[in-house]
Amino acid sequence: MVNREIFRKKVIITAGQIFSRFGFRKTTMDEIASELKMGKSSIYYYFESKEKIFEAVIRHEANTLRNELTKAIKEVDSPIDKMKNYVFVRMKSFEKLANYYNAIFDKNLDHFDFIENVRAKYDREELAILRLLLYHGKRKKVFKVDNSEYTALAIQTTLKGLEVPLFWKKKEVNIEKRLNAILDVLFNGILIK
Amino acid sequence: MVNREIFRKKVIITAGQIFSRFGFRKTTMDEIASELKMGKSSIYYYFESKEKIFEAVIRHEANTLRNELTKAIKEVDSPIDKMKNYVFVRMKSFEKLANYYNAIFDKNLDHFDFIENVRAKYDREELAILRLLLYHGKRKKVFKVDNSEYTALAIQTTLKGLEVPLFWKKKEVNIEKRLNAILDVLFNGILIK
DNA sequence: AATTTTTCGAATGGATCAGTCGAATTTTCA
DNA sequence: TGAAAATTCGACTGATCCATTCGAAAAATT
Repeated sequence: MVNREIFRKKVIITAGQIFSRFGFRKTTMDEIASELKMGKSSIYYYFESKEKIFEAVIRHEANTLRNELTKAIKEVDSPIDKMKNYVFVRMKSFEKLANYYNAIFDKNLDHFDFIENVRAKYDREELAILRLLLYHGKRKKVFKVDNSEYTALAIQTTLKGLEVPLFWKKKEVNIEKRLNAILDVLFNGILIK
Repeated sequence: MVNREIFRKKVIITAGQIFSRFGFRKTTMDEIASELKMGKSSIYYYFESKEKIFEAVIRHEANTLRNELTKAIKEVDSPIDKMKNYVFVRMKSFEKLANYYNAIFDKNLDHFDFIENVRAKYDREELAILRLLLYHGKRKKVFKVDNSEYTALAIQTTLKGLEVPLFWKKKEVNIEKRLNAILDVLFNGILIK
């Protein structure tokens, strides 16, 4: 049937949201099922196991990001090139990550801690790139930013949306500075000229 | 001993971070312990139960927010009054929440689903306030915003930092619009004049 | 109405996890 | 110093949770 694929995709999307929020271990089949408004036994009609769902989710995510990458490349022509370029780098960097994943799937699948580490490392890298971008933009008088560290954090959270950067767990977050960074950006913008 | 209180506070802070990320049920004592770099049995020397820790965390959080509220009130005098005023409302609204919590603690403590509902409701309310603020600011030509819905979302995520708004689980997030909202704000600011 | 596809409720067995206990270790202070 | 008090911890347990199975009901297709 053709519906089968549609349903599988629905599961992948839904499960993906929950996995990305709680990780593999903390996500239960019941949660996925109830989000899909069905009994959990039904899911097993489409997927062999929880791990197989996870695998599908990662593959789907990797593909999505690859697509966004190529799309972003084609669009580097607006006056906000600089920022779009960041998106480019972001996606590029994620490609490497996707390869990690594939490598894992080709072997045995019991490395979720490892995956978490890779993701945390990726998040940290991403933040560094953003901060660097802002810092250089500031020196070259393209951007005006007060605190690039916190502005970078603000952008990263917002970009990621639901998916909170993993390594933030370790990071001490100063809400005062965070708020100031947002206010600054909100009311002044950061592009000069 | 005086160290006892210091240690209890350390537990409250650490546990608070994990609880706010994963909720009560999904947080394990082992996680809290390993984050504190100690065996979990040791924690029971300071706290009677997991629920008692949670209770302490909520009380602590409520107090912190109350303090931030009074602090914010005193600071309503900068040219960015409007935004600070939002912070006021935010805190005010959280006070109500804190009362809910207290009410729950005075009765039997097995209502975590209820708590989740209250928090989700609060998050939704908060977003509504923000959106309204932006919308009226736009009409009165105080702000220039393209998409107040998404700008509001952007601000909310960033403000909350680690703590992702609960009801977002239900919300479909369009990364394109989200990105545009940020870029718009970043490069143009939203305050007119 | 027979067959195939899809859903679901109930059951299970293994894993997980809050909390206990007694012993080991460290700290206090005489 | 060394006895008493404070603190940590490893090993255990019983209850709960959770992925997965199975067979039967329900829906869809022929």
